[in-house]
Amino acid sequence: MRPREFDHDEVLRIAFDQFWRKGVRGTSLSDIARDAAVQRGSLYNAFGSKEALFLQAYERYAGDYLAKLQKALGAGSLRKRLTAFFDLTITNFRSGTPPRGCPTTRGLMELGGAEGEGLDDNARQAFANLISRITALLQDTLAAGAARGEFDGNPAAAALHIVTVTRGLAVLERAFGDEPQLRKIAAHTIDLVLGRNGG
Amino acid sequence: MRPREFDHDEVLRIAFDQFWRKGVRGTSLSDIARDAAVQRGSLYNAFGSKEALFLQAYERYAGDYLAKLQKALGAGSLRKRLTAFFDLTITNFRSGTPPRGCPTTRGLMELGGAEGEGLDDNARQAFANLISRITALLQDTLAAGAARGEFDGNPAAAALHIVTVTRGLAVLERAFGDEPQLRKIAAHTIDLVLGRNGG
DNA sequence: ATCAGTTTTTGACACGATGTCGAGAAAGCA
DNA sequence: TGCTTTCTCGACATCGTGTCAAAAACTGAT
Repeated sequence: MRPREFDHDEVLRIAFDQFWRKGVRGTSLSDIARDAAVQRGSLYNAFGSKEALFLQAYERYAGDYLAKLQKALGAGSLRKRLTAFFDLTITNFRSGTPPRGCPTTRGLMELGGAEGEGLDDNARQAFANLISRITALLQDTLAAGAARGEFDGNPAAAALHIVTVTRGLAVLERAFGDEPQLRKIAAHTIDLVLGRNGG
Repeated sequence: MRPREFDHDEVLRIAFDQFWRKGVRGTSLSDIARDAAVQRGSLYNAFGSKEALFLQAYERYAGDYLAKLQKALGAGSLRKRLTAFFDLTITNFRSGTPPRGCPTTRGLMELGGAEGEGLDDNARQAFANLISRITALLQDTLAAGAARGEFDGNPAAAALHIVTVTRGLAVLERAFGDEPQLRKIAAHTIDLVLGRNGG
């Protein structure tokens, strides 16, 4: 069979960059084809449809992001880990020029709810994953370090609260673009969840 | 001069309903024209463009919503007011069949960030307005009822936190569609901000 | 080396959406 | 009744998605 003339992964990377910067609906396959130096028809042949291309590009991004997340949540005191988590989140939203915001949140609001329920599953999965990781983190802290008083709340409720705040940050980033404000909210959230003296 | 053959306000109402249900990019002017029994060209003549139509329809909605907001924030203990505020917010997200989500958040993520910075100003305005109203509410409570211990935090930071959570709720609503979960997060947020015994 | 089979590439096509334009219709006013 | 203004309506240009068929390029077997 005839071999493909372009790098599958490279195209996903280029496509996701465009989707991230301009949104899914704001990016045409012609844009991607031009940027990737590939014929538009070849994109349909290789990926199926615009939404399918976005989903594959998103999965690629999500894999990369997961590694960073592991690192952020993996070491130090609970407060340090949560701080690193919020820092990773905000830094990700503010990356690029101009800042690109949160691709998961944007994709979810752009695609979900119309007819094509495309990103719903991926976003749901990503959020659920985040929630259970943080729940586990809080549970471990609660079990292992109760004496130290790092955290004494409800792990599941607190984790849900934290993830909700990160989603709110994604929205406020688009509205205000005020990074110091986002970081203040993050710090305040950590204080609320841990208690101002906790950690 | 010849009078217009359709009800300007009625068309805005119909248009916003479609935008809310299907998103801005997911709604065509042909859809609206059909629903409103108006020629597509007349819409362009009367409103200028699709985005301009959306913005005018949004302003109309925002005016309606403001009245409900006043009512929710206007009476009772601080805890009652915040509860009413979250309740209004969530009920609004969950209105319609299927639930339509938050039009401000969705519009912001859909329009803002590409080229047309259309809803940015409106959303920014709406959020900023919300933040200052709640800040004032908390300040008043702090000043008037400090002895009762309803609230003893930083009003601005707490208000920002609360609004951030409502934006996060808008996102989680799209991802999970789990209304009880949203209400739990809201209750938990009030507890965190007021202290579990406050109010 | 040639040839059949398979997959990719490529350009043409159909369709729908946005936005513009001009001609015609209709209301109000002198 | 006739004039003017505004609206309505259909045609058009442009762009985006998605489909299809034919051509091109590689593989492997004869």
